[in-house]
Amino acid sequence: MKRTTYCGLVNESFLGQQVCLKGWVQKRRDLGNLIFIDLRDREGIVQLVFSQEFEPQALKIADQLRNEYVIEVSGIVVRRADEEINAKMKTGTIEVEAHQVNILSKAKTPPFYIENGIKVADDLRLKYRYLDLRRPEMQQAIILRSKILQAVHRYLDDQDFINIETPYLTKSTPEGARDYLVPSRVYPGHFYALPQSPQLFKQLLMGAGFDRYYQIARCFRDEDLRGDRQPEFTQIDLETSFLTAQEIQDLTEGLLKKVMQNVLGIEIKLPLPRITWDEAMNRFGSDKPDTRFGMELTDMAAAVKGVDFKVFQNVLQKGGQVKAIVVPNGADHYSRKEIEAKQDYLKRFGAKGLAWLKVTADGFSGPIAKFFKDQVAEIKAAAGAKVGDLILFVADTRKVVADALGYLRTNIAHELNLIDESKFNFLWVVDWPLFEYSEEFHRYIAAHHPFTMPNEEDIHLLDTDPHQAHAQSYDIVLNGYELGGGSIRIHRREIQEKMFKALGFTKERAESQFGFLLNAFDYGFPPHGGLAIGLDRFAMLLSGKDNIREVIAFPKNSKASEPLTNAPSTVSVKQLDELGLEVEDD
RNA sequence: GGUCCUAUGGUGUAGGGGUCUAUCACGCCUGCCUGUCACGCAGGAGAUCGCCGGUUCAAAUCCGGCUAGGACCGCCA
Repeated sequence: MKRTTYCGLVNESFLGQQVCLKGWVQKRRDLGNLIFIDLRDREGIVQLVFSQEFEPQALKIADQLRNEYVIEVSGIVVRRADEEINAKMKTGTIEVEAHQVNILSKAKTPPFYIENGIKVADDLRLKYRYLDLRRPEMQQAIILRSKILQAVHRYLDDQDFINIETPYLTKSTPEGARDYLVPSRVYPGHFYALPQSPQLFKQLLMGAGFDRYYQIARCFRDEDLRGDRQPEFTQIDLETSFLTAQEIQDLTEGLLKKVMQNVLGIEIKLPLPRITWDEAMNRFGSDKPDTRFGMELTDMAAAVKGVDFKVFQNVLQKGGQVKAIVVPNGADHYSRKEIEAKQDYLKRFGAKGLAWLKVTADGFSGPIAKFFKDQVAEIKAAAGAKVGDLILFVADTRKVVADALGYLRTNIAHELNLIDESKFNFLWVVDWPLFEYSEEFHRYIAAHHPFTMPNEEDIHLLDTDPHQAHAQSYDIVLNGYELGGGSIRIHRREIQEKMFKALGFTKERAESQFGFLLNAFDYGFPPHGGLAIGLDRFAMLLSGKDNIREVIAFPKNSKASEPLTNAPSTVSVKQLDELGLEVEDD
């Protein structure tokens, strides 16, 4: 029997026709000499009817069917009587009178029900991922991801980008994340590294004259996992020659617009909003602000100047900041105990305390309200607070204030449901610092990566005040997630060498690690730049999920293992021998 | 590397020293049922309470360790 159509696509245009369907038994409702089967495939569910009246033989087989059996069935599409219509089903006005049915595959009872919204431990879902992926919401998420890719391929092809693959077995580089290493059999003791990104290759492709490159590239980083981080993930990676940062951003906006149109049918307004990194940190306490709600950070230094509250005064004297966020109508939502719990949480960002005031009709309430009696109007005005609001203050260094209040801002917005989930707020964050200080290494490290071009007017700072320099880099942010980022790259040897020097590389080390890039710069290298978008995060956000596992067919669990195949696993001594490796016992 | 949380039939859970011979729902099995779609009705099976040790007359319950998982900090150019 050849399949006529998908279950979910049977509609009134098939009325009276014979169809052949193949799929999985979603549900059997056995009424004796009348049996209903919901049959499921990737497009949806349709109801089959088996009856003594029209085919006793088929009814007998239907009696044996159980959930998740794979069957093929042929029958006639008929309209349901009015009172039998199921308005909840896409195919609810019709059903298929089954005349012939074959069991293609029997099934054990699955460990969880194949339906949306199941409440099951993630590990069990991953162990039986092939069952989990049968669930309609998973199918939709994976299909949505595919649609994004389709739109990306079409758009970039239209824009004359060339799709080029770069190696997965490549060279370990010192900066950045921990590498996944692959031992070489041919050169014992030598290792390939899986790419953290195709960065250097795509730059070399610009040197090769391809002008516009893109790739759907798998990237590997051996760091701990988070809801939005997997050890292997996919980037929509692109690079162009001769374009300005603005032009690259324009191209990217066109790409995002196309994806939003094709995948969700949503029109986004271009150009996208754009703020500097400084502004993002000052207003939102984050380099990837969620702009779907307010509660911005306000500087309270001036307003609390005369307040006899030592904590604030000490911080201000030391050159620190006193900033606040206002929780609208927050006074009733948070008890003293709850606020103190948040204060405890903030310790992990280095915050020593969380000062708070509830705005009442006659001033402030709360344990420190007494210090602020004389500045009620001033503080209310500065914070933009009204009666019933809760004002939360953090006084500390700039970084601690931003981290702590930035966290509180999003945490509270989620708790109080202040976020319009239907919004897709794209935002460029531009003009990043070129370097950030690493406590671990006691030196400056690249904020983006070591190949990022400084602002022209900051190039001289590389020799004198590197931490003052800003970069020609840009991140695209969506709803508080770093969706992607890119930069104009360095394409001249002397600037790249200055950069390596500022990063604390010796000339020899720069030469041995990145000599091939520096050499390439000597042979006529075009100015270039590009960007990479995290496909997994993009798909996660467009499908309304809160973990990228939900849009990856076979992800790792939060301990970086994969319960389905049990990777990683030990290997035989023979395999290790061939690689010249030995595993130490603990 | 660190902090916190969780572990009870197939699944999700209740139970926080004796009443547990372990609750409920879904699922599963058998029978009945011709208009169900959360089908219904009647009956049934299914759990060494994650593992090891300790406290106690007595441990699913308290304590310690381990294992597995989850969230977060660090880490993620």
